[in-house]
Amino acid sequence: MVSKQPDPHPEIPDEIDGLRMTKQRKEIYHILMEYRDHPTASEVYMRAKERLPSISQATVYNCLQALVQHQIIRQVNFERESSRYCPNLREHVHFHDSATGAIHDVDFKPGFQLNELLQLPEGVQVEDIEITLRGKLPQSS
Amino acid sequence: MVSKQPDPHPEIPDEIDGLRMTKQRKEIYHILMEYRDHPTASEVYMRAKERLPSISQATVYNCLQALVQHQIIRQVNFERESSRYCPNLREHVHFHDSATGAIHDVDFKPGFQLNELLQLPEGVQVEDIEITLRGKLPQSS
DNA sequence: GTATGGAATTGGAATAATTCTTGATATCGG
DNA sequence: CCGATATCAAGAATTATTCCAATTCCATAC
Ligand SMILES: [Mn+2]
Ligand SMILES: [Mn+2]
Ligand SMILES: [Zn+2]
Ligand SMILES: [Zn+2]
Repeated sequence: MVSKQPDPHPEIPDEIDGLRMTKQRKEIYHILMEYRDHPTASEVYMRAKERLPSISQATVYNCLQALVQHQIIRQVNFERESSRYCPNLREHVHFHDSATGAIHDVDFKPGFQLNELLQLPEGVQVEDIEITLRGKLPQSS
Repeated sequence: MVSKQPDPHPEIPDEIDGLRMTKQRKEIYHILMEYRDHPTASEVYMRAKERLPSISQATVYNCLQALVQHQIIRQVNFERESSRYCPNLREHVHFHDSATGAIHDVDFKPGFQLNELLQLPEGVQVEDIEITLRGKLPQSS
């Protein structure tokens, strides 16, 4: 007779946007929210194993994909590297610090318009924008 | 006693930016310049085999990489798809037509400034920008 | 023209991220 | 509790790309 363990992440609802938030999905979502450092799937896997030692890589990929498809997190790609995952749902840009490898979120200024920047042909419907920057931060950021 | 074949691509110099332009590199560069449709490595391979039947996939990858490293062409990545290759060296943006899958180059407006658009911290040095759009063109483009 | 050393090419094996398959578990509604 | 359905786990499979070793090419020197 084993009593049910308390939910380790009570702040995460049991369902988001129609997606049942299982123990594994909650843990993975929590991991992304904790540091927001854009980890790869295998970094998520290593962190998840600490609380859920029996979790598998396949489950990490499954969960990340489910969260992405339900627009609870975003998948971020840079060049040909492993995908990274980001829980920031605001429209934003990714800045890769070429010195440290860290990835930082950068917001748009309010009221930005893409056609102020680009010579877009008349009538195009832009459904998605992805902007990535690479560069250096001023020292000791 | 075989007389040397005429160069099929005399418009391409025998050396660009310190890179010796071999038969294979010329052919691949020519393929990219011909339609500028951002082919993948295996699309380039299929086209290259018509003129150079003995070329290998490894050579196509080698040549593309050499051309990219010498900044003669650019490598373009979209999500997790195969890399595509682009001979347009102007600073530009890639628009993916979600109806046809075609990729179009879009130029910046003259005098654009990224910090008019983004809340970048003071003193960052942006070394590289990559912008990808996905959307629909007005019908019959 | 021929020799030679380095660069380039080739074909196949290796790699690595991700996806697929299949069977076991867990959860939900009744 | 029972059956239906969703999820998870483990390992195999896939696919784009890179690596490796052997051959071929080519520019220059003789
Ligand atoms: Mn928590
Ligand atoms: Mn030509
Ligand atoms: Zn982000
Ligand atoms: Zn382009």
